[in-house]
Amino acid sequence: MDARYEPAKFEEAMYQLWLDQGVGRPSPGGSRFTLIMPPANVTGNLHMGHALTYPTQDALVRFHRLLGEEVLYLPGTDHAGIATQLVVERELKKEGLTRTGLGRDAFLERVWRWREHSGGQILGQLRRLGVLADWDRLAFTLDPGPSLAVRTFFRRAYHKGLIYRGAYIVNWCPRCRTALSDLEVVHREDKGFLWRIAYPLTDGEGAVTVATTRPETMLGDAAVAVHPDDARYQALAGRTVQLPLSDREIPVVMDRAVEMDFGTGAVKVTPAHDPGDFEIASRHHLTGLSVIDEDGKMAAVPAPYLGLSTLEARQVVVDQLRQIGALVGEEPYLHAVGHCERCDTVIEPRLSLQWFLAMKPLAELAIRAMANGEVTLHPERFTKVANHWLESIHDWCISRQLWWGHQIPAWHCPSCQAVTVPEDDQVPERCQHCGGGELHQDPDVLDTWFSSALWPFSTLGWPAKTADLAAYFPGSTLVTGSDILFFWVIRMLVASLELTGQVPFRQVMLHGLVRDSAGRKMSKTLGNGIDPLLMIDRHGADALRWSLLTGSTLGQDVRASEARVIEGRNFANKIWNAARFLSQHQLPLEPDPAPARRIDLWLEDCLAEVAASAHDLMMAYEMGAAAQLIQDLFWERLCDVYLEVAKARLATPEAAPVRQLAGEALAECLIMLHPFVPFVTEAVWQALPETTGLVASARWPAGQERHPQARAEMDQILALVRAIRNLKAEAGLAKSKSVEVRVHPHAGWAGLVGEEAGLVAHLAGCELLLATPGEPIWERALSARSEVADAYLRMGAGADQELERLDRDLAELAQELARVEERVASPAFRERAPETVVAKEEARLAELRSRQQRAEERRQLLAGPR
RNA sequence: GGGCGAAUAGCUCAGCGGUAGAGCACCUCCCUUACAAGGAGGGGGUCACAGGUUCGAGCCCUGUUUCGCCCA
Repeated sequence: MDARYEPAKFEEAMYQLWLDQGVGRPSPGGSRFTLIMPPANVTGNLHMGHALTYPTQDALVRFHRLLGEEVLYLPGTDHAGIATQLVVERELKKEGLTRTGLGRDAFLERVWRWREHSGGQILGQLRRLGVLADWDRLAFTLDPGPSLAVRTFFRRAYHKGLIYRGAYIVNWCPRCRTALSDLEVVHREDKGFLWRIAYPLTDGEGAVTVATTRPETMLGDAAVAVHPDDARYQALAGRTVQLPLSDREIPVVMDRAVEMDFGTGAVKVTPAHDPGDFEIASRHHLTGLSVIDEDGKMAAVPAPYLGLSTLEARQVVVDQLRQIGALVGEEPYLHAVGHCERCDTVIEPRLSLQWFLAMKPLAELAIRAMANGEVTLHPERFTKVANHWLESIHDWCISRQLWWGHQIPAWHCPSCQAVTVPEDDQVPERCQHCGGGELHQDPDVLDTWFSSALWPFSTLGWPAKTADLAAYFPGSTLVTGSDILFFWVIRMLVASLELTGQVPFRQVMLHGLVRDSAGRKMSKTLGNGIDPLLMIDRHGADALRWSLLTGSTLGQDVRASEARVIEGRNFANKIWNAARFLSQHQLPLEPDPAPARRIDLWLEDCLAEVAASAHDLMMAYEMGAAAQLIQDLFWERLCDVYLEVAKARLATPEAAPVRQLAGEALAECLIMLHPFVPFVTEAVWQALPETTGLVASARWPAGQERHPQARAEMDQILALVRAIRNLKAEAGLAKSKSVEVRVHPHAGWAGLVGEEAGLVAHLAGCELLLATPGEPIWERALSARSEVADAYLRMGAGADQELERLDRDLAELAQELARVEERVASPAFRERAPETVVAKEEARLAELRSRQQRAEERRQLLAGPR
């Protein structure tokens, strides 16, 4: 083995080894564990978010493989409607072509060709992260199976009345030229103005002043609305106003949706361009004019405004209002403006004909499933977030004015205008309503998330009753970021409950976001992103994985930095070198080597304890805590204690059993670390002579060999070692310099200290002199105490250093004693605290007192009475 | 306007009723035959603030402040 850990030398080979051995495929065994991979966007490129979510899944999956379960980790990609269409349109533009110029079929052919060549490169990048899924089952949202599932869902929901088509206000992105769902709109506070405009009453008696942030839409006004309880406007009931800049006369309506304390308490009502106004207008049977087209330009308006953008029109309208004296106020105003999640264009609420999925009845299914515990979220607090959203849910606009995606399986009849949605998966020949034969399929496609919602079962063959579906559905756990709880998790939940009657998975593990070292969201514009592939090149995939998987607790955001990745690399290097040490001390294996020294039992106990605790933490999705336990076991106890001691023992007749236990302990650590750092653990496993097969297909340690007494005694001995090392450091002696240290065991501990004297001497780097009972202590010496013994180191000159040390010790003791004495003396404490706690405090008090007494005696010996 | 999260060592984060923890950074010492990407030792915290519950409170309750997110 090389002296240095160089991941680039073995990562690819290790991954190939797993593929060759079929580790990623489910191998029939005990219970089943199914995890469906969130489909990766085919246009995507690996970013730190991926580097958190996929390795988190992979670690969980690897852990379950180590438990001997039949694990299915099913990978996939999604077609990412808008994103992919934009990418290909951009390519076409370079060639001077346009989507509409090409026509739908030729365009789609281009997109498929693009996908074959450049799409899905993210899958190769996931492999570099060590993500090991069942690649033979790789699914794509536009594959025949998932596509049939989408059409089936659409048809069933349509015929059940859950899917309907209608003209409603939707979020329209003028740049993407499509409708979006509420979730795809991000609201941001933008600087604007609040304008006050006088609308004169038609009967000539004054005017109503309305407040608005969007004066340009007044060209489409249908009414002015005030709150029915607003004392200021009681006289307006039933009257009409003259719409400025227009010859139209519009009514004043009373509606409870109006906020009395917004602006003047009177608002203009523009039903075609504001969702709230749309509601008001429909309650009062008013129809509005649509004045903004699909490009976000003014349309169906008089000449001065026609064709202007909304912003340009706003300026013109305000200027004209000012000229005619209708503008009575203008003040800066902060208001929430919707932006397209994908391209950041300002969203135009627009009345248009779209398809919707009724969510209320579906939401109830999800609420019930969570209440019943059929599905649980981790951390649990997200249940509240999910419920809150489900309780105030709106219908989902599922149609998109795109070509790339699942075209809606509905056909329009030009003769009777009716819609035909066949019951089966056939292209209808005749209109179901008038029998007309000239049908046109709806040109729109479905929201990409509509197909993602079916992913847990469409990938397994649903609606067909396949063997996979029977075996692997419902899934075990879903792992994803908390940011797509609404987008995806809940939608899968409702779709699954509606279509299969079952939850899609039992548990959901939600992690946070990856942020930069200053806690900011990583973004291209800020330029604060870290390229995960660069981190892998520099420090290895394991280092990156370790830094993200152990960086925080579940559900909290993770701050990423190269420094953290380097910590991971250092850890991987430590693993590498521990293995290198053992590989340099190869010994023939013996049939029954069991070494039985205290330190051997101690190590076995540590291993057993950590195997059990880390297992439980992993099951509770506390990966960071599990990793920390295992790291501490490996580094602090196996490397810094056991292997250090082994260096001496390997030169004795004990060598064989010591070497064997060290090897077993390292192997167990490798297994437990494997989910986090799969590459280095596998490479090391392959390099060690005693391990066979793959660590990826090994079994989690059983953890049954507990030795509580040896464990406790050894921990006491190690405390003594630390005391002596501290003594040497204070005396300014290098760790490597061997000096005489005399140890006086405390009552009852002489046997233990005597037995472990050699070990203490080796670990502490000293020549250990064991004092006999009653033997006087060295006067001119530095002292250190531990539970089992006091240790003394001869001083060159003066007792000052030791006195200083004793005084410091005594001051601390006095403080501590005061606290404990007060507590133990308190009747309330004795009465109310549990007996065990009282006993513990009393024992502590006794110990502190004896320590104090010894220190005082020692002080007097050195300095005479105070 | 509602809701959620965070506030603990210089930094990043654990801990969530019974003696304040880790990693990094810092200081001292050591190139000891696996590892200087290492080893040994050390300093450093009125656990945001104010009340309350409790024998006992980073931990539970109630407010307040600051930051971040979600929904409307």
